[in-house]
Amino acid sequence: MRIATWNVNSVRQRLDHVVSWLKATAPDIACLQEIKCVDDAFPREPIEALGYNVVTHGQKTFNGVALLSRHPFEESRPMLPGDGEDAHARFLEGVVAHGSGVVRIACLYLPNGNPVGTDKYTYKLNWMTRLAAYARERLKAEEPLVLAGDFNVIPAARDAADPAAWVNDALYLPQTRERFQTLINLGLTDALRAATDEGGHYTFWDYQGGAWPKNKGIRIDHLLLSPQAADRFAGAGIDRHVRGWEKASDHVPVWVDLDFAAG
DNA sequence: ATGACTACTCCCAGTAGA
Repeated sequence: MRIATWNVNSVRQRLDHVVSWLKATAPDIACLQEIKCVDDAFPREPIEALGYNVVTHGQKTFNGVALLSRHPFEESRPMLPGDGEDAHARFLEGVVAHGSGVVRIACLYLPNGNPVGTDKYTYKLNWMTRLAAYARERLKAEEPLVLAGDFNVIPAARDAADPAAWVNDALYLPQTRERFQTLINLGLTDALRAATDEGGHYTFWDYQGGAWPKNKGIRIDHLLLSPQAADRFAGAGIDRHVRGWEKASDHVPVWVDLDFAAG
């Protein structure tokens, strides 16, 4: 079973790319972020026509997340618990059956947090604390769980082409990385890091300053696996070439393969 | 000389992203 995540930076602007990518890579489950539209405006039909079930949690103009699955959703629920005042559409979880059980997927769009020193950074840190509480609770079920999305976190220096450029940025400050490490310490596995220890694997290249042709990228899109998902790990990768498509998103898809038939 | 950003919105200059 392939599970993928992709910040599409407007699903309506990127629909052709989404359809091409789904046809080419055929993920079983895809998590989309920054759909930038309300639920009624999501282009469901062309995606359903490829055999996907679709659930969305959108909002006007900004944010918005969606889950696509070849298998029906047994359940789905929007909103990260822990703050009734948080109106941003940044979280959507779904449960999907596979051959021998279920897998729970949380599609998330973690706040950027810039500029540092404003309430935006406080919101990011609080959101990460809430995410850890959510994960801690879900891990008690001892089931396959995948937290997938745009975390807006550069986990380590090897995850940036120019780490010095990010030292004062909300994506890389020590407090940000510490909270990401808290998730790992709960027992979650960074799927890309289960595949390779190398640096130079990026998922985002800014539109500005020729970041893509210069390969000045960062790795900020992640899939975190519970132990029961990590036990089924069969590979992970980044669909890097998608960044070179005309009018591309600034992010590219990241995926993990889980073999639920093994063992 | 410089690899000059993109998408959204009460439609267009301001905001957000990272």
